[in-house]
Amino acid sequence: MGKMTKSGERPKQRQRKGLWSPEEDQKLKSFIVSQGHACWTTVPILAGLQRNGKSCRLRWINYLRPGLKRGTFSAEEEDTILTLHSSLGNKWSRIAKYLPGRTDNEIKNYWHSYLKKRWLKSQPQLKTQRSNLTESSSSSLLSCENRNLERLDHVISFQKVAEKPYSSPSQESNKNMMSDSNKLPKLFFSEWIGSSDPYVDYSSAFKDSMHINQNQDRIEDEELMMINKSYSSVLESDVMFHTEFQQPDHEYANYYSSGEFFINNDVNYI
DNA sequence: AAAGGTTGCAACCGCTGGTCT
DNA sequence: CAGACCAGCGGTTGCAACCTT
Repeated sequence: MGKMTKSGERPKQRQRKGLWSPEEDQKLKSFIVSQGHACWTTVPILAGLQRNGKSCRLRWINYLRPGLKRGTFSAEEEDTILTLHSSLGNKWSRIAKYLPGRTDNEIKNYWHSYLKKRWLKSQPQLKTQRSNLTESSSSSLLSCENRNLERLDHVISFQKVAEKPYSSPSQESNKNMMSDSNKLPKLFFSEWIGSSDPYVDYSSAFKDSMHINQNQDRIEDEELMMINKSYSSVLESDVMFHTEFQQPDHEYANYYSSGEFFINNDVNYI
């Protein structure tokens, strides 16, 4: 039989790679809008594209999908990413769930190209490691070192995650958190409010969330607790990047907890 | 003006986990 | 239960645009 490779491509047909042309975009978009995408491997065949299913899926999710925000990240989005990254590490798809209209790829790129540098500046202990690394090198090696720093950065962010009690949190901390609920950002509903799927039916998503499997439920709760914990530390630490976004911490907290955070991320789902 | 370096972003690659047969 | 297939994820690469010397 015409065996497919693991990545779902059919080896016989020569497949295009690289940047997408406007014609390809149009083909893919109109196909998915009219037919949907039950199976990504068949999409390029049925849509008349010489791409593999994976490529089509990525193009749709990261670029063609309706409801996507383009352009620069707001200060609020930046802080959200920083907060979530400190809790979740490089879980870009999870972080993306809390930023409606942004894709995991976009967030990941933004982190690597911009936010990470700001984050590094705010970490004194990292600074010393950075200078130790760079002192002994010529400028031609800087970009190579930056790659190393990226790795160091990843290790540290994963260490941070590992250091957090990811296993079942104590009832004590749970109680404390609940008693202090006025400080909490409204992240608890964001999983379904902020779903990146433009076709998601929120009412049914909410209903589904009631029947969510117990284990998954527990993990989500723990994740949210971690996020909330680290969110509090952001407010306390005062080292985060409020130089451009000069708002007092309590206003900032109100902004998060009022729900405006999500409203302001005006997403136009169809 | 040109060459070399840097940055930002789109896309690819390979791995993992879930589902189906 | 095992293997095949598939979607999704995170890491990495390639390249065009921009910047610096």
